[in-house]
Amino acid sequence: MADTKDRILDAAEALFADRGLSETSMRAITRAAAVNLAAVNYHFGSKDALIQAVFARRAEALNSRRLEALAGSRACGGLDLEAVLDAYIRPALEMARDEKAARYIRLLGRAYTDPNSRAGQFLPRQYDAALEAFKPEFSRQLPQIDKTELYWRLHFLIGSLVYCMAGLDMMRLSSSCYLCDPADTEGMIRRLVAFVAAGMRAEAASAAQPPTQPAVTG
Amino acid sequence: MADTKDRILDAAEALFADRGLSETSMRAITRAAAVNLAAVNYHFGSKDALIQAVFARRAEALNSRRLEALAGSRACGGLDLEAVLDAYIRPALEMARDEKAARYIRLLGRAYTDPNSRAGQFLPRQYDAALEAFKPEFSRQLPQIDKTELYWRLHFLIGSLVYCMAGLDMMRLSSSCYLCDPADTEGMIRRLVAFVAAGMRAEAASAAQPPTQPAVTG
DNA sequence: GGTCGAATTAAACGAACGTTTGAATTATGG
DNA sequence: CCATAATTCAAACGTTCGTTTAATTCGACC
Repeated sequence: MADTKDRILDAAEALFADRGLSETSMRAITRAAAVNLAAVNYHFGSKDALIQAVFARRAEALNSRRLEALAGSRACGGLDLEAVLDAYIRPALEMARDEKAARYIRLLGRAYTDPNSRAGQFLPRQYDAALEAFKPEFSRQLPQIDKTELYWRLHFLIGSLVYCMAGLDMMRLSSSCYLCDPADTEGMIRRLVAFVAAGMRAEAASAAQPPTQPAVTG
Repeated sequence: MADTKDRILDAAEALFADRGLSETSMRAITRAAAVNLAAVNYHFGSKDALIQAVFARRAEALNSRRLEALAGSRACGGLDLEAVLDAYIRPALEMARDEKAARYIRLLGRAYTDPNSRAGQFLPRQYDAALEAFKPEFSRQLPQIDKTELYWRLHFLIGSLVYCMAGLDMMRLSSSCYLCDPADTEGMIRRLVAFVAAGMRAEAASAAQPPTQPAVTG
């Protein structure tokens, strides 16, 4: 059946996001998908190929939505920095509203800092594609920022976004943030956009040493 | 010998950072440390206990430096937002200058988004301790920001910082950021502080929907 | 309705894993 | 110098891993 592949992909996606790639066994996946153990190797070839298939399945969707959002905003009138950021950030965090896609977003967020990623070239490719498409627009919105500075700031943006995608684990574990509701997607998007917009508009800091740097002993 | 434990910790730290926790076997660790396979279980009890020991070894150092830096800046004169951020950010990123400690920083950055962390309570505890210590200072520097908003922004800060700690993997993989030099620690710190400072000072965004939100089809 | 390829199944494969064992070796203290 | 503890060692333990095999069942088409 065709839905065997999908059931495997769904189960794998969920387990990968919950436990990690290496910590999830073929047996756990096939058990969750209610298919035979050999089905993964039959339909995908190997565990690594399955991992790549899990990423490949949704690789296009996210960036397509971003580009559509950017084009849509451009068409609807003046494009400001907040709109560009929203087009980049919103699709990623809104996908997390759908229970299934949420697993993928979490998985993707974690994959960004995974060593020896078994996800294949989908991640770097998607990363490059999205960033390259948005770069000219960011440059246009921030003409006063030089390119090196801008690129650094794009990475800081990605860091914050990826952390939100990964599920804000530490925030959930921490008792210290009872006021924040990680399930409030709209609030998270709005706040992240405002935060990053201000960061990207910042005056470039001078190269001077920070005002105080006490000698650290020990 | 006492240095058997240290050799194991060093080897484990390096391999964990390079390959991941689950992807690193006891045999690989003991081979790299040039000790017997049974040494880990003898000295630490189990692989999980070793993982916790790797984190525990440096758990105190980072936060101590942060608190010293904060106290130092406070003593040296007026404390502004940039100084507080610098006290929080600099110790983490400067540790990466030392080749050995750099491995730990990378490992720590990745552990922040690891599901089912095998690192024990060191991470949440360190996370809480550092944040709780800095929160009052942030509140003082940003009296106009309400607490919910402030806490969210602290998480965005942590997202960016953690991404830098983890080694900016995607940036290295991406061809698109040839202008950024991830080895330029001082530049990274300066830029991150400036970026986050501006983000934290931002006017709180209204709860209104963003200006344009085209219907996404497909 | 019988044929052939696709899909599923139960069972087993060798390899690698974390851990344990008991003997050999090294360090320590009276 | 010897007794005693701490450490190292080679070898093996049982388990789980990803993968493969060969037989069986299913579905489509002439």
